[in-house]
Amino acid sequence: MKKSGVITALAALAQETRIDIFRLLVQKGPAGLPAGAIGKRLKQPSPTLSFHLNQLRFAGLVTSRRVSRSIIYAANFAAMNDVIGYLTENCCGGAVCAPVARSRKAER
Amino acid sequence: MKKSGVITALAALAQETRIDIFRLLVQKGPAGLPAGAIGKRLKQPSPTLSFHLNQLRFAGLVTSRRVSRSIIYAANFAAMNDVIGYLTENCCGGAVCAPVARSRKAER
DNA sequence: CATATAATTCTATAACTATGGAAATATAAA
DNA sequence: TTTATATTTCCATAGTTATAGAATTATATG
Repeated sequence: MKKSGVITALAALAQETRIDIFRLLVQKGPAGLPAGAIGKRLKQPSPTLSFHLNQLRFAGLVTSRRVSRSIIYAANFAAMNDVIGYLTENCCGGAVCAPVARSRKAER
Repeated sequence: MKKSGVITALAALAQETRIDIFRLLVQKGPAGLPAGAIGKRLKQPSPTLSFHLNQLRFAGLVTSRRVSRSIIYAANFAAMNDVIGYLTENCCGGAVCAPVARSRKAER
């Protein structure tokens, strides 16, 4: 994965509403969720939501497909994996983020 | 690690000059590099560099210590590890970014 | 075709981020 | 204590991002 793509993906995730959207879609798996359901769940007005979904899509982190009147968004797991792979290889000393040992567990 | 801290770290890395600074510091390891050397290497005027170093420090991704007239910056590997841990746990289906299998290798 | 629903695009505005020159601060050495 | 070096802070400006109402587009149904 190219550096510019990683930067775009990090920028997409570096925003409260968007990381919430992405985590929700990760939970939902490949089935995804229609835009309206996402907005309802995260209490966002439709133009705001549409803006954020576009950012995520532009970054390649989500896919979208129309099903009747709804547009279903789903997380692109492969893209996220690439981002994590890049960070691990380039922004850490390798697989375990050398030279410091594996740290405490993730909180909420 | 809390979500807000992850967002701050992602925002810090989602910028060309800053990801370059961070990668350089990762290469240098715990010994780090003085601000001036970073600026020379990345061809950035000192106020611009100082601004970016501050962002990285605020995000907890780098540490700084004065040594004589220089200020030495170093990557905080533990912090980066936490960020990667959060992304793996919350923005992927788990350790291998389920439900899609491990993908192609990282490019440059 | 009229109407309802789902989502987007348009647009204005507010807020935030990046850039870099000039000035200030900290430390060291002559 | 004057001068040089390393870095930061101050400030103005330009550029980018987020928000949400109003209008528009796409699809389905009576």
